Amino acid sequence: MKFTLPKCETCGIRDKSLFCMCKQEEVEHVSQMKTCNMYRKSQIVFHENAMPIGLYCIYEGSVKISKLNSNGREQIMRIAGPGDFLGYRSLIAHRPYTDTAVAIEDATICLVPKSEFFNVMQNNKKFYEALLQMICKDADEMETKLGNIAYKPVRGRIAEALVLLAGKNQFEKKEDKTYINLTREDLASLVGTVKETAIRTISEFKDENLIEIDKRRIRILDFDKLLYISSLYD
Amino acid sequence: MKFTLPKCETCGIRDKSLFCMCKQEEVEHVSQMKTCNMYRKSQIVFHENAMPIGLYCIYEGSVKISKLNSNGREQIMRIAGPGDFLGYRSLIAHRPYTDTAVAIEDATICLVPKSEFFNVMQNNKKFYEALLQMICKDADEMETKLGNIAYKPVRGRIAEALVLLAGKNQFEKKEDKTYINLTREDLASLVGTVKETAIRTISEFKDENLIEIDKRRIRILDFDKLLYISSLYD
DNA sequence: CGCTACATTGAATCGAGTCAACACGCGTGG
DNA sequence: CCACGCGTGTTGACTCGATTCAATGTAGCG
Repeated sequence: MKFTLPKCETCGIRDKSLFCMCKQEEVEHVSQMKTCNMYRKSQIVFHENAMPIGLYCIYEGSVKISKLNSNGREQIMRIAGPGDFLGYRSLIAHRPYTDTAVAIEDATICLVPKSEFFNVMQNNKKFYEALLQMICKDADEMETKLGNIAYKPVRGRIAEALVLLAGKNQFEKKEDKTYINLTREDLASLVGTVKETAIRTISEFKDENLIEIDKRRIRILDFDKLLYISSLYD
Repeated sequence: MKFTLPKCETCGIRDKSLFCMCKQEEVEHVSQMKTCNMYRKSQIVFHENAMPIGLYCIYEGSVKISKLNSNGREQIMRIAGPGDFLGYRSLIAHRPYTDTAVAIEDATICLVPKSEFFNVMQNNKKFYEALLQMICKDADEMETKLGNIAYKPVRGRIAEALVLLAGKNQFEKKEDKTYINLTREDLASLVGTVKETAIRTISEFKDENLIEIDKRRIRILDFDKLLYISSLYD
């Protein structure tokens, strides 16, 4: 696997990440200290119960963060893309990961050593605050998701997931069109249902011309209508 | 409503709250600045979308934190009791509350002004860190709850809720016995189901001698069995 | 005493999960 | 170049847990 090691200084998605709070010299230092890895599709980035050794920052590709329950069922918490941090909560709390992170597309992910991360955190007040805010936002999002899963029927949850996924632009693009590139199984786990039900709902949406499907990948045609379906149960 | 204004210096549940990280002089200052209010059952402490004006800290009684969706359905996020903080995430993020807090028993709740809270936060590193950890823990708990609601059947979710509620000791005690004092409706909202289903499940548990019921209040008889039922689907 | 809020029970209905069969595309190895 | 297998996607039929609707019971309070 040959590729140019991405440098934080010139990283195009840095201003989308928390490191946009950092001064030039900090960024350079982080860049020196960090390592970088490529992950193939379905390769594990980190595993539930493992101790964090640093902060993962996605450069390219997408990752699913999920929990496995004893019935072998997977609950996907979120899909992370370029610029997103992984596992920072566990890192900050000095605790083992509560989730597993797996690449769902080939991905390039940088790893900032724990000590370097804490350095920045201690020395850069703005960064610290932004981090705090991010965690608050995380928790809020999770709360919303919690309310959804409890009361929205599958149709509404899938509509919402599609809108959110398309909005975040986490997947590779093709001729300027955003395609959602998740297996039906992963989409199902993300909204808390099973593959078959997810497939049926997607077929419905296709029949209603809300989405189109190109080689399994989903593209949204009618954003507003999906948003409406999603909000029916808010 | 006459009562002695509780002082932080002598507050019995302070060491259960985050203020246990504070030095004596800090505590005294907070105590001077704070106000205190009594809330009757079903009275609103703060409302979704309102801007936080300070940090609420429960002295006595219990409070439900919930979201209302447009169908009029309520999703209870958590039940808070003595020593618990309310709405700190919104306060920290300088954003409107995302939930509504309502007293479910008569409650005494102190309010630390925003500026004073931020003072402590800025000046006491330990407090800041503990706060960060608390928010991380919150988010983790929410993640767990998310996984649960998606995959555990109602029976398991109710069993779990009962165990957690009893464990937290948030309700008034009676002859040293912990009774859970929630309406069936609230219990239902807490686990994401409807009143009738919650009632049926509770009846089952009663028939199986796992709990007893005294004037609508629930007391756990067989902790382990409930824990087992809850874990069946983890 | 009667009102109101909360609790309970039964019957009907429906959304979603399960099970099973089959289709499709892709890569590997003969 | 084709055959095979494997992972993924699709569809139908059946089942069941949970919600809904409706009726009735019970406790507490003014």
